[in-house]
Amino acid sequence: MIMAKQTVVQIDNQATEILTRNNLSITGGRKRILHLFLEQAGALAHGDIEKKVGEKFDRVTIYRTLQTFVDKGIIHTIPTADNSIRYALCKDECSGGHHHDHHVHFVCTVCHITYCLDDVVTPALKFPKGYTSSHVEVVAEGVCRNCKPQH
Amino acid sequence: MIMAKQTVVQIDNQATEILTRNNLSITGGRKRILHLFLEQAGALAHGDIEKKVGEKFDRVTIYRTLQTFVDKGIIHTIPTADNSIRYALCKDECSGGHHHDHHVHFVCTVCHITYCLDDVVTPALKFPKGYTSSHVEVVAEGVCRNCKPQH
DNA sequence: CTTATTTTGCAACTATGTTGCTTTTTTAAT
DNA sequence: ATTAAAAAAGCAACATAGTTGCAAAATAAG
Repeated sequence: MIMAKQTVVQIDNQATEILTRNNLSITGGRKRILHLFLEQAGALAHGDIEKKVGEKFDRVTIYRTLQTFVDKGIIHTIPTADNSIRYALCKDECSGGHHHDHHVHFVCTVCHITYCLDDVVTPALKFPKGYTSSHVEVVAEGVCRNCKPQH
Repeated sequence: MIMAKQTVVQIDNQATEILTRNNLSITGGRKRILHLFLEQAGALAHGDIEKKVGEKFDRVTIYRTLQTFVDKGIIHTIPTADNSIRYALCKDECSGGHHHDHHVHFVCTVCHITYCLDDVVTPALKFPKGYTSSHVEVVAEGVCRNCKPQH
């Protein structure tokens, strides 16, 4: 899927639009953090965000902003086995207010970027008698498109 | 699967056997922690273990013991979205030295116990062009057998 | 039983996450 | 545009989680 890189203005408009649509005040911090998610494909951990925004914002503000975004369904969390919650933007289908994110997540072992594979749907599973599942998370580990050895 | 509850002695023998098989010194701490895993079905987070063993062992010892067990393939980690690494015993098939754990994990939203569903195999997935996956983790959320509303 | 090796405990430290309260910014109404 | 009410950000203090180096204790091997 090749698409023209968005201009800063476009990203900014998109950030504002997301905040407006979710009845959130438009603030520098929220726009800054949304920019980070809009500018790149991967998921971000709290620590990544803290590093990227530099000293500009208080740690507490970042925590609260991420929590707000999760509550509003703007971003979703991705389970990891390394004790760092990762967050990724919900795609348009999700952002109505409630989450869907029935897609698979992919962690590249080379570049350590976490991708949302929106086209890979989590498969249906048959559970043992007595277990009722309401939600299934799938995290795949491997080598991503960009880190694939060239031939 | 109904099986007779193991006696304390049996569990203790089993713990010793696991340590011996993995060339680990037999110490009180390691046996104590192995007991916790052998005595019950669910996965344990570091915090759970710290609470259960009481003041008997240093926090650092617990961290190091868990790390040792993971390295030896005695236990494996389970990804979560709530920033707490959970550990579960590897079943016999896994414990040779390298991990398999191709099974699904199940987190009960009522009792918050994490189960290894050893009989539910992680399904094969078709990834987008360029992505090569080496390992897939599946975590299901729902209501477990014990918490299921009775009829 | 003694020695070499491994493990544990301790102390100090870093990182991560939370809460209450004050100040600042944003919004919305004049 | 000004201003009052509401929301967000910053600050400080705290709580929890995880790491590292080193000394003391326990274990394994001879």
